[in-house]
Amino acid sequence: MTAMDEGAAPTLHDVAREAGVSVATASRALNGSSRNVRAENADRVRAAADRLGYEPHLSAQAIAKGSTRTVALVVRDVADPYFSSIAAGVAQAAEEAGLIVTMAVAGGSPERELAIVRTLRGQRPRVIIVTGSRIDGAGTRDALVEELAAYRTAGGRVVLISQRDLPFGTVTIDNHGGSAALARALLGAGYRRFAVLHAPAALRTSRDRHAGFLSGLGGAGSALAVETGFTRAGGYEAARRLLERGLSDVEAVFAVNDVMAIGAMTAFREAGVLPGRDIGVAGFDDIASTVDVVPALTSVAVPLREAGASAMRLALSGDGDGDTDAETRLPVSVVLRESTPGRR
Amino acid sequence: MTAMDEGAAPTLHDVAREAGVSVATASRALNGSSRNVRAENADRVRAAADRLGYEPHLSAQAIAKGSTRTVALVVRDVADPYFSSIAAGVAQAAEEAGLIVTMAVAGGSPERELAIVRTLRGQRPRVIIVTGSRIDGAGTRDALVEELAAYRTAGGRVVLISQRDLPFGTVTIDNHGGSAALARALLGAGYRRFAVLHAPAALRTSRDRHAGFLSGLGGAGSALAVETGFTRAGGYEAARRLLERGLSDVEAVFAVNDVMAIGAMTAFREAGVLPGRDIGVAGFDDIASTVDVVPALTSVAVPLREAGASAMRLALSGDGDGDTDAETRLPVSVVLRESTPGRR
DNA sequence: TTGTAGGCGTTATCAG
DNA sequence: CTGATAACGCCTACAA
Repeated sequence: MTAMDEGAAPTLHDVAREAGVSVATASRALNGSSRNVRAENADRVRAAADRLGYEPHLSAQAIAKGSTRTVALVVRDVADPYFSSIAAGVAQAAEEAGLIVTMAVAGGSPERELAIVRTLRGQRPRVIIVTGSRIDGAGTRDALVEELAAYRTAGGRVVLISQRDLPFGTVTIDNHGGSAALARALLGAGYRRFAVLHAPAALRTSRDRHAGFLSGLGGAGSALAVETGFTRAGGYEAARRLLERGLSDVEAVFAVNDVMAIGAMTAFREAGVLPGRDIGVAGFDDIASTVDVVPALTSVAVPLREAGASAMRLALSGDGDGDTDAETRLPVSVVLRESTPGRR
Repeated sequence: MTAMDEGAAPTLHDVAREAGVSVATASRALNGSSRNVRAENADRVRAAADRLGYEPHLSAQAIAKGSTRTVALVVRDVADPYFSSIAAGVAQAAEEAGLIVTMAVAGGSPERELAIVRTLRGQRPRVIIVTGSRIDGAGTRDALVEELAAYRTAGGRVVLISQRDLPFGTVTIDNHGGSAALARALLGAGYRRFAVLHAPAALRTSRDRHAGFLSGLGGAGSALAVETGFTRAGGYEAARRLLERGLSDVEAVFAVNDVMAIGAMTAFREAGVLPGRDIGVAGFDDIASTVDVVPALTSVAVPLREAGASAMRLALSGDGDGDTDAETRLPVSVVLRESTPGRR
């Protein structure tokens, strides 16, 4: 009758006793630099551990070693393909580095995001990755920076994914440049009069993409701005408003992200306005469904998975003082598809 | 010059010293049953904690209290909308219960899944939720059961999401019934000759859905089986094979999940075979994109988010001995859309 | 109400 | 190579 039957997980003590060695030896045999323990004893210990179904208590290890093997990830919404792709990249890179990822969902509220980062600090993760656009004007910015800075001076690594506006390592997506390139490509395809479906300007990502598009247009085209939510529902709703208003003066719609664009396409279609034929539609992010939607959606490709992996790399590559505010810029590229066949 | 500047996170000792009280008092003021500490001291401590940017070391707490506030989630692929929806549900429910969720990606390999569960045990989470279909014939089944059982006797809670074939609490999806209902609905719409795009039979979910569909058909229809992968790429590829073979004798295609169905639709469309008009297409899961794809995809709705939330509820509702092999059955419902307009 | 001391499961140091 | 033993950061009787 071992300790297991008592309803408690077996500890290193149990294993040591079972193997007839000291805890120290057991510890060394299972985790420590395995070379310094007699082969026979090592086998004994491993066998005992096996028999008991022993798994080292990670929290205990963390506290003894003074460090964890955890990376904390903060996303706005896991169900959104944008974030889940990034999460997949983080998970894979973490796995390769032998790290465990803990995930928290902020749900678009800066306050919750702040609270999350705060409690995350309690985990003493090696790395904290925060993905999702900063929101201007939220009173939480300074508090967030402070929290993250404290974490970093305590030896943690911080990496942000989106745009570079906090003094930490960042994986940036060229929102401005990508949108500008898209605008030029659409001009090249013959479009001149646009509507831009964007989220409130406080959302940096939306603002940058919007601004980039306008700058890409230069003086060569016009752009009607329609503000809405940063989600599929937002895109749908904005398109409906556009329809009510009348589309006579718009040839193409640029939604600042793909899910919005896809929502808009559905709204247009329902109203009998065929995307691609009656109106051009373009998005941003190049999520997987762009090619399964009809017509296939023109977009700006962002290597989302890679963004997650890059963030991990950036975090792990620090030179030790945790003060690397390095930046990894992700390449973006315009992908023209049937949703913007070009005019004439 | 406090300890923070040394590059280490402040500890309760630091806070206590700063506040001029003992660690015990500081502990009580910050975490313990706050009532038994003089208000003035409590304020002092909180102020000190604040000043120092103190966050309790969760690992230390875990080891001292003998339990964590963590729930571990195992998924096959976060980027897959099926899993990310479930993950979103889990995250939300966990958040409401004040729990932290750690996520591991198994990538469809039973070996990796087993390894993950093993190391997850080391975290001593309160709950382990494993989602994703069981794979028959993998030699890992017994080992997985053993691992999970050991975890449970040590006080952990186990919940599976998918089908009930391991002796643990389970949130089940009525794959068989849902597919049968779908088959009947399609028969009702006038379809008789089907092709079923399914994954290898070792994958329980696929097999159940396939079998359910056949049973729903009864003798009233025929079904050509096409085996492929359980992913969008699999659906695409299977559809291409179907096209090469000739579609003259199939009126509708049932893919055992939506991403496969969507891949198939794209393949058909590329070949000039219009889904909905030239061939019916149906899927299973009712992921978000079913309504954004053209034609909208007929599917079997599964409350995915709810599945995640239910799993948390089931885990937390145990009566204490962790031996509740309860089952929560999720309702499924057929949703007919334009991809199966009906014949004639 | 407060402080002292012991313990949680591991690792690391330091003698044997 | 091995075994005591002291940390690690926190909680919690127990005593004051």
